[in-house]
Amino acid sequence: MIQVQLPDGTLLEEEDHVTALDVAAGISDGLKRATVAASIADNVVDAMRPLAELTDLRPVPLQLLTSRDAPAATVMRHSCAHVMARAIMRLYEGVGLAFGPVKGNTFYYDFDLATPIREDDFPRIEAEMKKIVKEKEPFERFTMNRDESIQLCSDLSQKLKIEHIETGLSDHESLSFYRQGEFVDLCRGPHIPHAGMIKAFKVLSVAGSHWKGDVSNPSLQRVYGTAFFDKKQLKAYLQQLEEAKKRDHRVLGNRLQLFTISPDVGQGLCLWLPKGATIRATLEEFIKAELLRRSYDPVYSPHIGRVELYETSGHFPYYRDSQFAPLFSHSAGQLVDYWIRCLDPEDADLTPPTDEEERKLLDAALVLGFSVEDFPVSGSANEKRDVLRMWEKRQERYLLKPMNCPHHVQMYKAIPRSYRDLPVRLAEFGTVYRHEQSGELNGLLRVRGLTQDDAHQFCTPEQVEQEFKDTLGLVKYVLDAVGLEDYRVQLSTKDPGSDKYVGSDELWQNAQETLRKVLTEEGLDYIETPGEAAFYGPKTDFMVKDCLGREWQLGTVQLDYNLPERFELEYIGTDNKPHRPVMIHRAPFGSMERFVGVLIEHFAGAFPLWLAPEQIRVLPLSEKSDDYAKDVASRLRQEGFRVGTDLQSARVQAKIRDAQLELIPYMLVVGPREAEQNAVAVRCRIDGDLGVMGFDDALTRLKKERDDRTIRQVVKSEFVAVDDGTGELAEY
RNA sequence: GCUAGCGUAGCUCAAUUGGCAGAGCUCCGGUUUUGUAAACCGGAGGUUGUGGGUUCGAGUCCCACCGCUAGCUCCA
Repeated sequence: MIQVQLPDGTLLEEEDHVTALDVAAGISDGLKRATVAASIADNVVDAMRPLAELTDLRPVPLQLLTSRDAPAATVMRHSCAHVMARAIMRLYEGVGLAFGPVKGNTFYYDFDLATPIREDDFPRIEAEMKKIVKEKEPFERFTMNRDESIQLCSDLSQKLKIEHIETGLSDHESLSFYRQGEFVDLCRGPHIPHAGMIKAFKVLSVAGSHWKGDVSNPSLQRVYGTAFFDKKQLKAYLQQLEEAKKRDHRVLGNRLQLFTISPDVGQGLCLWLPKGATIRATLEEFIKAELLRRSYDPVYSPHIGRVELYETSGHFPYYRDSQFAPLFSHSAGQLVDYWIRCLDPEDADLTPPTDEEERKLLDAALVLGFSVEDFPVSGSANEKRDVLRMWEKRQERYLLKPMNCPHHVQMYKAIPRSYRDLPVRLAEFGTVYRHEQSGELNGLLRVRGLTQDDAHQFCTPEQVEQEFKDTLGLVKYVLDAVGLEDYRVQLSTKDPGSDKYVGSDELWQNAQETLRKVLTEEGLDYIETPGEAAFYGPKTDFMVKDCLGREWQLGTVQLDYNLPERFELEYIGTDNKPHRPVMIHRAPFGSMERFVGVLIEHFAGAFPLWLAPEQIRVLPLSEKSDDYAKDVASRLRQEGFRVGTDLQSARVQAKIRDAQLELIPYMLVVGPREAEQNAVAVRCRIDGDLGVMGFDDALTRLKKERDDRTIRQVVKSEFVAVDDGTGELAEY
C-alpha cells in the first residue's frame, strides 16, 4: 500500500501501483475525465504513471491538474505537438523528427523533410489532427535501455533521434518513449492521458530552423501551432494576436507619421518624421537634464574613425561581419583587403587564390594604382600577406563607427587624469552603424543606423561598485518615467567553456560577483544567463517585450576591464603612480530607435501629455472663431506646449474625430461663447468632454500634467508568446 | 545570411478559369458656418516593386533582382 496526500490534506491509502488517474477516479468519474496531468512537489508528471515510480516521498504529495491549472495546458500543448507530428507523418513521406517543445501559448515541432510544408497545407494537417484527436487514443509511455532505444529509432528511421541519444543524452541509461497509435517518439514527457483532451488547436505558421540551433547543421522545417482546452480560449487568443498587431510600432509609426523607412535610403535606416523626432527630442532633453544632475559631461564625436582605432579596441576583428565595409581612400583598398583575407588561414569563408586568380588580382590592383617595391610573386602566402598588409597599413582606412567607446577612450586619454578626477563620465547621443543581417531588421527595433544614449564611466576599481549601483538607479529612473514596469533584468555572464572572451578568469569572477552583489542589494530580480556576456565583460540588460511577445534589450550596463588595458588607460593614484581605471559602458534607453519603437507599442501610440508630439489641438467651432483659436494656440505655445489648430471648414464632430484618431491628448473646443469670456471647452482624449473652463485654469491643469510627466494609460500585454522556460524541458 | 510567404493609388483592400485595373479613406476644388467620434457635391491620383520571359492577350503563369513579414541564426 502507498499513502497519498491531496492538497487539502486528505490522506489516502492506495494500492502499490496506483496512478494519479486512479486517485482521481476514486474521488469522482468527472475528476478522472478532467485530470490532464499531476504535480508532485511542483514536478509535473504523467497522470497515467504509477505514483510509486515518480517519487520517493511518502505520503505522495499529489496534486491533480485539470484544464484549470496553467501547467496542464503546457502538457496538453506538448501532446498536441505529437499529434501534429503524427498527422504530418501520415501526410508526407520520410519525415524525420527533431524536437517539439512548448513555448508559452504555442508549440512547435521541427521536421527533417524534403518537401516544403506550405501554409496551404495547414487545413490538411489540421483535418488529419482532428481525426487523431477524435480517436482519443491514449499516450503510452515505455522505457528502453540505450541499445534498444537506438535500435528502435533506427527501425523508425529517426536519425536525428539516434544522434541525440548518442550525444545530448549520452549520460542517460534508460530512455523514455511515448506511443500514440502508430506514432512513437523519443520523449521525456509528460503527456495527457489521451488525445481527446485537446479541444481546440490551430496550426499557425511554418519557418526554417536548424538542428540543435546550429547553422552548420541541416536545416529543418518548424511548424508552429497552438492549442487550448476550449474553443473560446483559442478564439480569444487569436483575437488577442490580431489586436496586438494593431499596436505594432510599424503600423502606428506609419499611421501617426512618426517615422518611415525608405528602401531608397537603405534597409534599416530610419527617417524620423517631425512627430517621431519630437518624441525622441523630448526623451533626449529629459535624460540630458538628469545626466547634468548626475555629473555627466557631454561630449561629441564624429561618425567615422580610423580602422586602427577599432583594431586596437578589438571591435573590428571581432564584429567585422556585422559592420559596414571600411572606407578606403585608395581605390585598390577593398581589393587588397579582400586579397589579404583570402590569404588569411584564419578566415574560413575565403580560400587562397589560385595562381591564375592571383595574377588577376595583382593586375587589377596595379590598374587601380596599387604599387609596392617588390611583390613576392613566388613567395609564400604569409610573405604575400605581409607585403599586402604593409601596403594596407599605409592607406587611410575609416570605419563608420559601430561603437562610441573608442572615441570616448581617446577623450579620456587626451588629458592626464588624477584619481581626484574620477569617476569621469562622458555622455553622448552617439550614432553608430551596424550591418545587421537583413533578416534581422525590424522596424525601429532592429536597425542599421542607431543612436545610443551612450556614456562611458572611467573609475577606480574601488569606485566600480558604487558607480554600477548609481547607473542601475538611472536605468530604473528612466524606465519609471515612461511607466515601463514589465521588464526583465538579465545578468549576462561568461560561458566558462568558450574562448571568445578577453581578460583573466579572476577579473571576470570579481566583476560578475560585484554585479550580482549590487543587483541583489538593489532588490532587482534577475536571471543569470551564462554565455551572453560581451566579449570584454559581463553586463546587466533590461529586457522588454514587443507587441508580439518578442524580447528586446533596452537599457544596458556593462563592465569593461578590457578596453582600459588595450588602450593603456591610466590615472595617477594617491601614491603618485599610474593605475588602470575600469570602464562602465551604459545606455539607459539602449538606442533611441528601439526605445521609441517599444514606447509606441507600450502606449499603443497614445503618448502621455509630456511626450505627445502634438499635445493640444484647438478646434474652432466655425470660421468665426478661427482668430480666437489661433490666439489660444499661440498663448499655449508661449508656455512651451506643442499645439495645433484645426481650421478646416468642418463640423466640430469631425474635427474631434480626427484628433481622437490621431491620439492627441487634449482638444480645446472654442466658439463665440468661449471667446467672449477667455475660456476653452476642454476635451480629454481619455475622459472626453471636461466642460468649459477659464483659459488660465486649463493652462494650470495642462502644465501640471505635463510637468509631472503623468502617465494615465499604458497597454498591458496579457499574452505569452515567448518561452516561459518550461518548454525545452518537455523534450529530450 | 537561411527557410517559407507576401508586394495593386499616400493608407486599407477589390479585380471569376490569364480577357477593358476598381472602391473607401486621405488629398485638391466648391457648397456649407457648424457645440463634443465622419455635412454634401465634384475632381485628381496607377507603366500592378524592378527587369526579363511564356502567351493573340499577364495584376494573375515562369525566371532573376529589390523590398517587406514570420521564424531560424546573429546581436558590441
